[in-house]
Amino acid sequence: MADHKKRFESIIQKLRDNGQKITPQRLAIVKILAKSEDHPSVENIHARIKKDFPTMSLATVYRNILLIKSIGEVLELGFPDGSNRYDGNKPYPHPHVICIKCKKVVDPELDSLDDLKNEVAVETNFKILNHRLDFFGICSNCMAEKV
Amino acid sequence: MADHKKRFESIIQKLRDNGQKITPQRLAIVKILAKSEDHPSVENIHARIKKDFPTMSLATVYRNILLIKSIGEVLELGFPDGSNRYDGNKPYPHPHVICIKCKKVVDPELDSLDDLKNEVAVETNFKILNHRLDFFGICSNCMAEKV
DNA sequence: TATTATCTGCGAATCGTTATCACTTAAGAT
DNA sequence: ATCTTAAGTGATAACGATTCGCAGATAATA
Repeated sequence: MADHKKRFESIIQKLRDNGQKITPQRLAIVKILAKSEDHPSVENIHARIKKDFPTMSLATVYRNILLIKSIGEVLELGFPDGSNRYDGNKPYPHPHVICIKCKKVVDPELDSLDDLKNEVAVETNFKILNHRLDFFGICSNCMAEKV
Repeated sequence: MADHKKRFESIIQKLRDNGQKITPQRLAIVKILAKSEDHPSVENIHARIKKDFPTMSLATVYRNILLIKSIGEVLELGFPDGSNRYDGNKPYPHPHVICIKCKKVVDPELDSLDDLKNEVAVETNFKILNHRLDFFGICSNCMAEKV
């Protein structure tokens, strides 16, 4: 998809505008964030890069994700068990459906979420700034192969 | 509220039925879980009990919450930054509204969530088992006292 | 090419949580 | 009432994901 290339360049440009240096390590990390649809983990990103960049440090991956998060260009899906995943394509809050067996993460289309948000704001008198909605279940693949 | 007493006795009974011993430490922890409306943290529970039970160990609080979680009588609200909170009154999934300033956690009433769940199940072909919905924002109190 | 602020890699530090282990105790049996 | 013993407790060590600190490297600008 050409969208991924645009996304990649858009993130890099934003980093440049912010006065950050564009290092090979940073390029590699942004490339994976922009191009992957599978919500990779830090470990996963590190492993992928290490194949053709053996000196890549895990700390560098963490540092760069922190940076990219701070400019709002990646969405962190933090789970309490530490299995955090990252979405560099849609860095804004959106619902996720997670398979508890194969850990696949899918983005469903849900229109009615905005209504819900307004409903909550009215009822609680909060100024709602952000949200997080996850559904946990079993995907059709894992359902099929139940032994 | 008398509901809290019922809730307390219901949890204790379930523990008895499961063959667990009813220790003073366990009683104290269940009492707080059943009676508090404010979604306390482990540290908070430990601190409250330590006042009149100075030898209470933090490990005991963790162990008991793990146990009570395993019998489905407390809902864990895990946050990736480690600030986990517990709800012993409504141990089933339900939405939360969290103030990012004072960390208050409120339970809103939302009817339309079930529709959303069905919508997702149809669209993604997942068997949905569980969910988590958090809204983050600023409560009316914190809004008022913005300096 | 020189300068310098930023970045990287490595390993140590951190922090919430869990595991270990010797000692205690709740609860059923005698 | 006392005995027995599996389960529970407290103190502390271990753990694992993430962050920090520092010395050396390197992009970016002049």
